[in-house]
Amino acid sequence: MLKLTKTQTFLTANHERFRLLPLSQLAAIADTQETSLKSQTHTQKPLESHSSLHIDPKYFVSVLLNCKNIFQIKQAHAQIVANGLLTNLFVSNKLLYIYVQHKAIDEAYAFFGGMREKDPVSWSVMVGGFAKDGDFVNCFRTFKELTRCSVQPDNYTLPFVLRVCRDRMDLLMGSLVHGVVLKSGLCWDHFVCAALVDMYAKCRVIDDARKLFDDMHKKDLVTWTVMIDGYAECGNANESLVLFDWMREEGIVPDKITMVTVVNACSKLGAMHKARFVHDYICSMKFSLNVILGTAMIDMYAKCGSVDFAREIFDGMREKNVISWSVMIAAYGYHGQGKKALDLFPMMLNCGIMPNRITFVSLLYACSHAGLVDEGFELFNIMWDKYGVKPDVKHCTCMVDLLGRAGRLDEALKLIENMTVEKDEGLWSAFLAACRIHKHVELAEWAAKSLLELQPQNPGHYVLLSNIYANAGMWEDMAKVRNLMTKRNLKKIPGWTWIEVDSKIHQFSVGDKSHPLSNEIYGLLKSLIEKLELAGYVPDTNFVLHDVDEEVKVGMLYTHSEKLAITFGLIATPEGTPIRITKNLRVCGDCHTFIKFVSAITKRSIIVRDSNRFHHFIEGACSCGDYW
DNA sequence: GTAGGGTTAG
Repeated sequence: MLKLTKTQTFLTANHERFRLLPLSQLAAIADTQETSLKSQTHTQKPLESHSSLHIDPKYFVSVLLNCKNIFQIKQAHAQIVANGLLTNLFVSNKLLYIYVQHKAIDEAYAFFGGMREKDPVSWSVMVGGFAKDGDFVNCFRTFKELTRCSVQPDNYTLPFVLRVCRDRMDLLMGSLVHGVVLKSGLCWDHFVCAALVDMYAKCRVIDDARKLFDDMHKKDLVTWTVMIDGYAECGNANESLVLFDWMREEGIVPDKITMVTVVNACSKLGAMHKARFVHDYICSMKFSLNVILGTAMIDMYAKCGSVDFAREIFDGMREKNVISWSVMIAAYGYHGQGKKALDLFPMMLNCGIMPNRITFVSLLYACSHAGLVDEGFELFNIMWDKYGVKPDVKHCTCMVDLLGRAGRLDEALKLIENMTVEKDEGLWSAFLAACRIHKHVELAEWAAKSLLELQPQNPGHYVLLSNIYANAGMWEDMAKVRNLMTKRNLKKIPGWTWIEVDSKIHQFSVGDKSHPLSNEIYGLLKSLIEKLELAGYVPDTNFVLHDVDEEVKVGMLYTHSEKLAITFGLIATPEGTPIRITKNLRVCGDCHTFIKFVSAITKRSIIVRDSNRFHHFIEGACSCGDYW
């Protein structure tokens, strides 16, 4: 609270001494347009005398709204005190809000603490201030204090608190706040409801989010948007697009933000027809491409398999920032076009854009997938000295991957041993994958041990280690790993593959017979495999990890989801067009070999996307190399 | 005094 002293200075709540400026000067600083009130200050006696002159509170509010920095806010604050307007809740709430808007949270909190009277607005401005500042501790504390003071949380306060729960993925706290929402009777408020849906969706409790969403009588655009985004985040991008269609059928017109989430869903799905449709829709709605929507679209086309379309969008963007450049670099990277990724780097610097840590991850990743060892090393060596980006565990992972793929396991090992940053599961996985490629069982065991310590519940790690033992013919060790998995009640994550034909997504899992064309698919697959075997394809049963007989195993191997999807692609898509499939997990070695043979025999080019990397198969060769 | 959006790493 400000206090007037004899020397006409003010002691602020933060114990700073602040000299009072004449009100006329304050008006000039704040550049207020409220001239009627400004003229009042000129015509009347100077206000420095702090007479009991009546000033309209609206005048101070307009001054506050025009403040451009903390200095001006404090001047206005001092004048408010001097003119005895602190008791006016409208004025003091506005002052609090202006402090928060200028991110002066400490000043805001100090002022808030001194407020003699607080109404729900004061509380929500403060709670919102902490929420926007990312200060969850004070946000929750203030919220608790509010409930203790018997103040009813309102439709402003609750979304702020829910936002913090969402950002922290704090489902427990989110559920507690949901309880408060139910008590408050605000569960049908748009803002509260959208925040609840968003919180549950981002906490990955998508069914609860959907239930709330379905129960809403009238859903506004924001609620549709958070639900669409929620599905994409939870790995069900198909449902995002279903919702988008439904939303438009309901007559809701999307805006740019909604389109960003829809574009994002297309990226996750890797569905080119959908991508084209969404792009056409964006054009038809005459949405100009801002940097966020443009960047999302680069990513969408790249992840739908067309790095060239991505580049077209990129080239057409008027404004590009470091994210746009990084996305384009990453796109070339996972399409195996390392040189093009590297070419973008000097262009980016020429445009005055400074690279960040993700730019370097993308560059190093591009190097490792194109075998550009020297170029990768050079970037890794200069990133800190020249660009001030300190190599972290992700950059080291790229380097381990780069060296590992190139067969330089000893150097990768040295890098791991000399690392000062904490090692994570990604790093060990990269090293383990390299050990598998180069059949180094001993080092693989060492990496796997660290990996299993870090993530004992991830079945993927057990599968990888088991495959390494299998490849080395170490059946007893393989059995041990499999037993360990059983003991720990871990099951292999189900793999599924999807293919888009005529704007429809067809999804397959191993041995899947649910597709209407199942008979045709299995018939063609059988004859295809016979042909492939004549051409030299030998199924590798090491890639099936099931406790079943060898014969059954071969059967399962023949019906891998990738094989079913590709066979369906051969039936359902015209000759001469590429077959694009997407898999949720990595394509296993056996399928990789299978696809090579299919592309050789059928002369169809096949583009496979798995975990965001692309394998382009043309006439029996894979552009991303034979190992992955 | 309120809500929703873009990148990377096996």
